[in-house]
Amino acid sequence: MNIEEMIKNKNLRLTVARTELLEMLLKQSKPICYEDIKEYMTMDKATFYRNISRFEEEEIVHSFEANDKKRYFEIKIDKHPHFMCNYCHKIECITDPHTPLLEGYIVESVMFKGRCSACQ
Amino acid sequence: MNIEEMIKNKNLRLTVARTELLEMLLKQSKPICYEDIKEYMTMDKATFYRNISRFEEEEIVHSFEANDKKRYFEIKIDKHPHFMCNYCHKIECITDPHTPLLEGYIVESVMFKGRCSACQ
DNA sequence: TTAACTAATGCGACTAAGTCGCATTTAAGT
DNA sequence: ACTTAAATGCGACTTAGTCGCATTAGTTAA
Ligand SMILES: [Mn+2]
Ligand SMILES: [Mn+2]
Ligand SMILES: [Zn+2]
Ligand SMILES: [Zn+2]
Repeated sequence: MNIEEMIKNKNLRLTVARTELLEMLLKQSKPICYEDIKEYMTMDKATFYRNISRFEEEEIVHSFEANDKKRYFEIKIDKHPHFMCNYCHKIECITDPHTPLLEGYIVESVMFKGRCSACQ
Repeated sequence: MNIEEMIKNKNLRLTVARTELLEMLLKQSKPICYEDIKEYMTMDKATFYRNISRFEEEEIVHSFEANDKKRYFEIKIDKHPHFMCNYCHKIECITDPHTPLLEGYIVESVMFKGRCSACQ
């Protein structure tokens, strides 16, 4: 599926800002925050946050708060857990296919925090 | 262990603010944020945050960011995962004894997010 | 094509969680 | 009691994220 389809399938208008934002997100190999990309983006901060929130509502994007109090975003293609190091604050995607389950709940995301292998 | 011991064992000075803060935290059955308790506390906001950070360093307290962008704190007595509902934003402690593991990492906390039983 | 409608954008102002510097107070050792 | 360093209160500050509003641009139908 291309970017135009991703946007139009959700009945959203195809704008320069949305195209640019999805292109950016598709390039990443791990979650990013606004600060990480603001220099490379032409759109305004408010436009970024409005669009990324809209994408989350439409379930194109997933986000979470990190230890640095910033919100990190990534394209929601394959659902997978994340690991955040409490010492170096690195964020990693856990690609192991087994997402832990929890009885009585519908789990949409899992975040592990702790000490990464580099920080042992 | 009483509150005085908890504080003195970490070589911290026993102050009114710290005693009040630990008493408050021990009463809770789930994590709380500053807003939840500010009306019941006499200490200043800065004192609250300085002490709670200090308690975290000393591993008396554990915290995490919730969906509402506030930091939630709880006494770190028994380590257990948490569940946060993406719809009603309720936070629950998972008392099931099995904390999921992750190979190659030292996991210090686990947060599940999703849809709680009340929000089905 | 063009016109009309409405959603999306940029901008500046604003909000609020959390932090910081500093003068004052207080805990703890002697 | 006296001394010293740590803790506190207060006000100012920082900054991620939000909001209102005037302007612009995407979409649809004539
Ligand atoms: Mn990921
Ligand atoms: Mn808990
Ligand atoms: Zn690390
Ligand atoms: Zn719920």
